[in-house]
Amino acid sequence: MSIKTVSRALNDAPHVSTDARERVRAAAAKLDYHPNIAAQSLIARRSYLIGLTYERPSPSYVVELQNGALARLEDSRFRLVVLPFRDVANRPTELGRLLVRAGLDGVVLAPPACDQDDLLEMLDRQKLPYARITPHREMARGIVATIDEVAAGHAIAAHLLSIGHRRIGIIMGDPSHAACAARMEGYRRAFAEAGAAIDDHLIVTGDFTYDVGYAVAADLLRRAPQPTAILAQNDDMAVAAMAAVRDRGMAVPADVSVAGFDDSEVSRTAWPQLTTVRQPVSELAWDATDRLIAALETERDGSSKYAASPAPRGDHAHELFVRSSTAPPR
Amino acid sequence: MSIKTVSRALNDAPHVSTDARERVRAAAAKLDYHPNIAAQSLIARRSYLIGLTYERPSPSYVVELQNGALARLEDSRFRLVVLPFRDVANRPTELGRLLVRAGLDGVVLAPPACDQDDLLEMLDRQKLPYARITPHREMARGIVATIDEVAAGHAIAAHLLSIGHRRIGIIMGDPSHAACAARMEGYRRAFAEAGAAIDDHLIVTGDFTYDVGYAVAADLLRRAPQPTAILAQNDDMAVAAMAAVRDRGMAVPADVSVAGFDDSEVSRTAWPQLTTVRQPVSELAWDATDRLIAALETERDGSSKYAASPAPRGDHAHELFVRSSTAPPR
DNA sequence: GCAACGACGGTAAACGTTGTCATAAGCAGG
DNA sequence: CCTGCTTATGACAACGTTTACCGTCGTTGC
Repeated sequence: MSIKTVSRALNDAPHVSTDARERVRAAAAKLDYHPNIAAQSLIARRSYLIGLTYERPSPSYVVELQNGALARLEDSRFRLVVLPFRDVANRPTELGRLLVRAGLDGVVLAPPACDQDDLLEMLDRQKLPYARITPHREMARGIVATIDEVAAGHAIAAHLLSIGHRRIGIIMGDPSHAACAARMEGYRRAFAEAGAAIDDHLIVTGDFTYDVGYAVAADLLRRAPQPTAILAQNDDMAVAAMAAVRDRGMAVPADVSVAGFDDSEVSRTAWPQLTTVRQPVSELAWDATDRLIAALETERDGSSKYAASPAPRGDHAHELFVRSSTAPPR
Repeated sequence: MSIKTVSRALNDAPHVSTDARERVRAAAAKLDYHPNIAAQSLIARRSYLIGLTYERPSPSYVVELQNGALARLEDSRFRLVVLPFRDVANRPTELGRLLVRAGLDGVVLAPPACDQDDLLEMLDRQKLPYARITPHREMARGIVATIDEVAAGHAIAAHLLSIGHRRIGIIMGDPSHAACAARMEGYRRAFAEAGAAIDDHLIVTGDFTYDVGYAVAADLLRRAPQPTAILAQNDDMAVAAMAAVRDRGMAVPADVSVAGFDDSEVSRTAWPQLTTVRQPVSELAWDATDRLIAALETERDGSSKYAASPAPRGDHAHELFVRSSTAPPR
């Protein structure tokens, strides 16, 4: 049996009888032979590596992101390389270089990297395909999986307004994430529809982390008139806000209601459980990875000239979860 | 200039003048040329990929693990591939095959994979180097980074006993993790030193997750006499226990004290903050990765015959954090 | 009996880098 | 001038696959 026949058999290529294929399979298993991936990569000009980048998000966000991507990669020959970034905003080219040097076939960009023009520019130049998760600018660029964050922000704010809150404190996320503005825009629309106005005095800025969230929430609670509800732009800061409320001797939701954003795991392990709006991070990551791989496949199948048809934009639905951290003001 | 000179220049090899090296560097930067990693891998018989495996742990544990490994890999040419497992205990060989087929240079095994004899056996056979994080069996096998979990278990139990608790409920983790028995042994010793005995009636078994932790904690609280304190084998289950206590209308720590294990992020974002014992997961992962890479380097440097000196066992210290979730019984 | 086709062997080339080898130029010290 | 060292050069093999081309054999259909 020639070496090519073996190669064909293991790669499900035609021109091999099922009998021969079986024998090859059996022999490979017995000798536990595995084709050398480096050699395959060399000839296929494919590393079979997909990168996943993110920057200092909450643990549950990272894990959901990874799980989504990994779920898609399971049973494929692609492997997932994690590449956390620090400070994408200030050194996009350095990080672009890192991505290119990692020898990836493609990369999934979570916020805020997905909105860094310089980075995208560099990836385009290097012909490194990318998929973007919940970007907020240049929505037509590359593969995009997203939710309508304006609508999601609207949903959560509308909930607080509908149960009677008007003095609502807002904890913004890291301003370098374009998502912040989108969520805020959703809040604004909900206020407008309710015939209310946002009190700029009750807006503070965090960075999506618990610690900073706690500090700015405590600051917020010292202001007069005190808000009857707090709207945080992610769950970690919302949980921090609950702690700040209680540390001032008040109760959630009796004295102050708190709502978050993301429906991350912490929203369910918090007590009381957090009212929040779900961002289907796992599905988004799955979808982004799926379309990225699809793009790689068609690219390889030669028809690269007209395969660059605009990928359908992946819109996913948000979902409001009203739990125990919100109640009407007294 | 010949191609080898370029190769030498980029790899900091000798026999190249500094002048030539500079010119090569400059040209490479201008053309943004990057050596093909697949070709390098092929000839070096090195993929420059390190795997990290874990199984369904809490998000903060995963993230700490990854951060530790990634911190070590930064500025090295190695990249991190994540390979979460499901149900290692029941299909070790299948997962071993997955590791081998991923073409890794080495793999970091977190619990419970680090204690699967069949898996280790297979990795030995395939000559795939591995580092184990907090294993509990065959401690001499492979590279090991660990803490003394018996001592850590002792520390946290001794704290509860020292402030006066005697009726202490215990929430065990997933029995397939050997760590459970070690932590339990630490508890036992602390009880013995305090002249107390563990009430087997107050032991329940979870699986390290919040949901199951909540269920068994609720079960525990229905037993009479009710425990005055709960000792959970990780922080997620401890947080679940706090929720169960409050859902029965009682307060933490006024009515029931709760202590955890790990000092994971959730212990600090919980309210009240959790008394726990720190397991330095990041450092453990850093250390494991570091020694794994060191082993790979010496292996490559030819002297593989006598380089197999027993790596020093990496023992790290635990640390007790007494926070607000524990208080003397009333 | 002949053409078409599928299965398979042989041989060689290709992927992009590094290692080996022989060799030469430039420069110092004897 | 010879010797030894450093720097650089070209030719070539090697890593382990896949692919391309060419050819043989047996089977099937007409």
